[in-house]
Amino acid sequence: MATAGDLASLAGLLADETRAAMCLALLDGRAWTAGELARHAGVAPSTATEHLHRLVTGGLLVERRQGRHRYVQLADESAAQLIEDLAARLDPRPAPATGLRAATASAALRRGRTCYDHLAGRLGVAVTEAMAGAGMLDVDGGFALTPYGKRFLASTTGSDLGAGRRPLARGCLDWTERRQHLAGVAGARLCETFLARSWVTRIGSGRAVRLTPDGQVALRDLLDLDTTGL
Amino acid sequence: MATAGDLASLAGLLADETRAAMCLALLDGRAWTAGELARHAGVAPSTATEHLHRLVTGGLLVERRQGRHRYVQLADESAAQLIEDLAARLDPRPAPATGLRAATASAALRRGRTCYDHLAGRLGVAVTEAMAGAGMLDVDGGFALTPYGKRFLASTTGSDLGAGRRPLARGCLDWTERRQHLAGVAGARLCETFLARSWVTRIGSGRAVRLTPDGQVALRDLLDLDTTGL
DNA sequence: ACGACGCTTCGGCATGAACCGAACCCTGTG
DNA sequence: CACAGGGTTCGGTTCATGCCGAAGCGTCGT
Repeated sequence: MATAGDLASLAGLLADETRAAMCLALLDGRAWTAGELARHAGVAPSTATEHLHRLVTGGLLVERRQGRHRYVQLADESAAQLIEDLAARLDPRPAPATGLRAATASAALRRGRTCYDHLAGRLGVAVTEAMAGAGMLDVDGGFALTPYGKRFLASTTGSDLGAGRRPLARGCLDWTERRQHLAGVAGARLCETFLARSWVTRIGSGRAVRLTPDGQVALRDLLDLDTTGL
Repeated sequence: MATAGDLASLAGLLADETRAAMCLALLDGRAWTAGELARHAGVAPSTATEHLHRLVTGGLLVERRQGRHRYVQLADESAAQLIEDLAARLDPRPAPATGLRAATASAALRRGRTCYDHLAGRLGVAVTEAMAGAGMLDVDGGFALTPYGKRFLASTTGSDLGAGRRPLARGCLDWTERRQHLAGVAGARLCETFLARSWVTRIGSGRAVRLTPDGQVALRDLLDLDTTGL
């Protein structure tokens, strides 16, 4: 059967530890070079090339050659969502975190990070719940932006959320908090705005983010959200 | 990294054509015997045993021994959702359907079927869109049941939709229609009710369903939905 | 009690895939 | 113009896994 074969080859893209590690790294939504991914996954550059070739031809990644570098990135949000969905099904393992350096890094990740193109971690969950509490999100009956929520986002991000193929709002279950946070177009725009206004900044080169003092004030003003305990 | 390995082994469960075919067959939400699955996938019984063992220990399937039969079933809704999500990413292939018998079977499947535990196909999409049109579902801002929708479902199914871990309503994109239809607790209860009241009946032993005359009347009364063109 | 049947276990075979090192190509730099 | 450095190609090795058939173990029907 053709369909079963297609499904198998799609799943096969993620069915290797090295490729899985690469995809998890790419979940930060940014472009990595082939060499960075090779070092991250702990394999030789030649091996990384083969894996990236498979992932690109499989449609999960897109590449952009620039000078002598080859940048790869997740192809679209649905690719990111696929990986998130799979990861969400894994055991809620309590973060091994051996050593102080790893422990502080993982604590920063739990506090706040980007998940493809939206906010996740405790920060993402807190923002989502504040929006739900304010009547901007309906999380009881599913996961949808209310009319009030749409107006709020339009005025906060300064742009209208067009109706495209990508869902306006969806819940994304992240694996550290086991709670849903806002994803979809709304989540992406919100994250974009937070970064543009320096309400959050990236920590180093990873996917962890930190809330700035400006951001604390903004969240208090906009959503009546107290972020001191975060 | 441990997490990458876990992700890889989870994906590895579906990264084989035979196991993929089995899982796709199990998407009808019912229990199949090991032999049925072996014949369906075209492999020897001994081979099927190995695959089922992997799928069960991997947590994707649950088994129930009964006499000399071994029944297997998808473990829970999230397992079904995972497979649906993967399948939804595949190319929208225009149904090969060689031969008359296969053609009528696939036409019946497109018309109406169960997708794990809720209604899909044109029937599922039509019901979902009728509910959205009647203000029971918010599909613009995401996918959520409105208060009116909750009342409607409670009175139609005759039972309250308790708040559990499983989402009340979510959109499920099926691969024949490329449109969302109602899944989650609400979708399951609705499908259950439709079957119990004989508004739909299963065709043969597959996952295809047919709308009965009673069902046509009921859908017209409840949702003002005209199903003659289905 | 016997045979039929469904499933499982156990070799054994064959294919595929993951990996590396070495050689090579191309781009940017001193 | 040479050289360094990122990325790719290629050959070769090793290991995993998908498959079957034969034999064995239950359960069910006669």
